[in-house]
Amino acid sequence: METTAKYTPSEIEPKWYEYWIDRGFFRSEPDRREPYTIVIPPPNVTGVLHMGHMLNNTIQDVLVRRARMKGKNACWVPGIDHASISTETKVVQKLKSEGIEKNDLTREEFLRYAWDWKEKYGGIILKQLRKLGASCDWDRTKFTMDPDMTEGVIRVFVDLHDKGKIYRGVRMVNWDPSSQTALSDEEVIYREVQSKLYYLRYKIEGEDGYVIVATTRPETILGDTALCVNPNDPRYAGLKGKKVIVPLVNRSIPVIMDDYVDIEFGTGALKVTPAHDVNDYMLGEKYNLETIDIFNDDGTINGKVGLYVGMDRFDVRKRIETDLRDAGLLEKTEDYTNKVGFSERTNAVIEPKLSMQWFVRMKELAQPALKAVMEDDIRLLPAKFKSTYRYWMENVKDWCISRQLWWGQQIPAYYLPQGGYVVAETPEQALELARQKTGDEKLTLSDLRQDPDVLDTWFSSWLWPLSVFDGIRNPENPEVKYYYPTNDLVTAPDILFFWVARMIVSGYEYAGEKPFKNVYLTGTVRDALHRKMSKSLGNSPDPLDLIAQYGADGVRMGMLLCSAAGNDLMYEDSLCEQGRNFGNKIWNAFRLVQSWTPDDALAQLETNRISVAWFEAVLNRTLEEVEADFDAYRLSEALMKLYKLFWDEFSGWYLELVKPGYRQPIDRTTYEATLGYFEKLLQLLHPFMPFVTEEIWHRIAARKDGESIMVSRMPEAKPYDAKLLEEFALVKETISAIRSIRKDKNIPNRETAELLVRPDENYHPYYNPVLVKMANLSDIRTVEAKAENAASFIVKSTEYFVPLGDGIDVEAELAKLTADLKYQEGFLASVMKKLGNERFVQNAPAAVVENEQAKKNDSETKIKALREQIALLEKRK
RNA sequence: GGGAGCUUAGCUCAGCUGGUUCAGAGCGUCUGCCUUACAAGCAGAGGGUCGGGGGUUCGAAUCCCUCAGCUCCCACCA
Repeated sequence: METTAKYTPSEIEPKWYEYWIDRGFFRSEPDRREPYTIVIPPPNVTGVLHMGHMLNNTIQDVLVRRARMKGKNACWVPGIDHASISTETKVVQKLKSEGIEKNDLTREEFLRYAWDWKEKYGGIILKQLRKLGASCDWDRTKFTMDPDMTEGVIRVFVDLHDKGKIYRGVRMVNWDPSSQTALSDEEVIYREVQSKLYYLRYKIEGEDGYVIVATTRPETILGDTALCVNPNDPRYAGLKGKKVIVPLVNRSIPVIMDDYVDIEFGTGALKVTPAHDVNDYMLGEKYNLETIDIFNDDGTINGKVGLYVGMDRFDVRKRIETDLRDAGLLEKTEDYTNKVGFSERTNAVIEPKLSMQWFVRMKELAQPALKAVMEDDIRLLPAKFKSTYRYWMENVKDWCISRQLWWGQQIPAYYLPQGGYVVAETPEQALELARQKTGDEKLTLSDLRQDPDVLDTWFSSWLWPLSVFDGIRNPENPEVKYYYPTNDLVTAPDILFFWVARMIVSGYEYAGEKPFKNVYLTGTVRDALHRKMSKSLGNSPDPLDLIAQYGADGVRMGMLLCSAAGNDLMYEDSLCEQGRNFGNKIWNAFRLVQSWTPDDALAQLETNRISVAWFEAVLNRTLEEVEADFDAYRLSEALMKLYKLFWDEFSGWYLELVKPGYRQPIDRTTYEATLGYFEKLLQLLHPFMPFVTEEIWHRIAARKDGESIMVSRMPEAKPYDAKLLEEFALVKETISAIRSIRKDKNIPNRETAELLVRPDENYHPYYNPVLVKMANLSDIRTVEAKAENAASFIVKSTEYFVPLGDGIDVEAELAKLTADLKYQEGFLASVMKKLGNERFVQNAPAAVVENEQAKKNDSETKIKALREQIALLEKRK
């Protein structure tokens, strides 16, 4: 790349990624160094990179690259999740578009298609992450359905089953009629929906009257097996022991009384459909009601009742409204907002359904996981998630882990011809067990029928931090002993319970140890209007386009600049622009330094000596602060500090001060110091902006092959001269004041300003060399007369004058100074009042009182200086 | 219905155990500059009664109470 004024990321980024890969810098093997481990939250095999991934993986990469540069053996394990339900859904859709129905295929045929699909389209996202610069150890890439991973999952299932932690039973589960599988509670999203409340007439048997019942789901009357009222409801006292007739169905059902029913809601009468509502199911259990399941698995009506057979549930709802009205059984309808559960994956409306499923008993398993987080053995960042976590873990319910799908790990339960089942890791072991159990030695493999269901995707990913190091099958292997527990987990809070909590549970159960030390929870990436980025809104930029436009460095930097842990990120392109501009700034600073010619014969100017010493101090102070920010996971803060260090302190002040005149040489000492600082700045910035820093790292000095910045040693904070920093702040203030006057008085940039000073105790001798960079400085005592026609200002207590010939407006200057004086006197008065307050002097810490004292002294000297200046001007008037 | 959190400049946010700077940053805005590193830049400026009210304290953006608004999580009101 030419050293033009515009830095072009696309010309250099691919080159360096290849360089890092070729030299194996991302690889990690256990050695004697301290490990630093992150396992990636495995994206869905079906996924493509979105803004959430960008943020999440940038954070991980920053942490990993920094750890690596701090001498740790950094290992970032990448991988993908088989995503049982969403992948199966996609494959089914694709086959459908080719005219193939899933139902016409055998399990084996379908899985062949699914694996083909996975090979062809799966894991695009990992390739995309390379564009971002992610320093994953790609040789370790794992897939949750790799043979060893599956083996581990099956082993865990068998083990939990043998320990009595897994059981099989009929329960009311969340049924997704679209993918025709059960879901866990966590996979159901509740949303408010505008619907109707239907008031139906249930005729009282043997009487003329009706009971009016309000329901949102009139179609479920087909499954009604009771009507329930509150025993304390006087309106319905007469119904006791009576029966009512279900509208249209004409079934006679008993009236039961239970105080579960809310007297206030609707008409205070509840229809009970035990097969299709969780509460009704409980009532059914309690009163021994009949259960009539009226739906097929796909949400159409089955033949049990003989009405609406084969129709979809939502069509029935419309149809039954008409039929009820025609039959005079619909009292009225009302608009009503209620919450409806949707499948997280397929967005189908969830149907509560009674079915036989497998469950993990969570209560006991969750105990160590709860304790670990509450005692901060595992830190959640930000900590506010602790209370949510606690609530969830204390009220954890059994986990439904069976899915009526094919893509995933098949449940290793084998049913016997005689009834009953055995659970084993392999069919052979199952056969052995079956023979023992039945005493039937003639049983063969073909007599056993394996449970057709597969396991919930999360039943494999909850083992992720262990299983990627083969820690389930070989708990004592050197890899898992070295890398586990991992250090940081970076993920989104919406999978805190799906995934994070369960990983902690399995970690304690299978390694007796936490899976990670810190959980960094990112926020949601939103657009400028605070809307979640989503495909349907079309408000999400394509991350790869952004990288093409701004460079990976620019996008990384932009995303990280304003995203504290747990805070949502309101994305705007201007963030990336800022990132890109910063890359450009670094590039141009390099161009400047590169143009310099060091001269060994040249003595170091005093300005340069001071500037070098000053920057050394600024650098080390920032280093210390950045270190603290990283310890507290305040990544954005750390980046902002480095940004300002490079842009303001280094480029704006330091380089401007030491920069030699056009085509002039620079002394060797300053030159070397400058290059040294530049290198350190690049190193500090490298975790955030890996590409541009690597490029300049190689341009700024001759490097041997493999001397990459990413494996260089991160600079460490050293003690610094705080006094020098304080004094230099006054220099800066002085220079700013001069600039301000120049602008005010239209003094051209080319002209060197003339500056007079009245030195006092706050004036430091080394000001002179620095100030003469900006102005032609002289001591006022030698040229007093000039000060009469000058704009003046005061820094701390030192008076300065910029002579302006006759051009000065005495009245205006006088007014300004008088205003300053007035303010200063008021300020002094307030300080005096404080100091005069006995309770303050007694109660406040000594340092605070001393500080007030110092403020008083400063204020007094400043007032003195102001009075002098005013007197000077008065004389002129 | 329960719980958690948020409310500081036009926007996005810092402000970590109450105490130096009449409240900070970045971006944006305004003004002047194409000054041989950088107009993706430089220099300068404006902008806030820290959501309202009350309390504790010598001292509150910071702690407590209360009201209002927003967000998220959890929960079986048909």
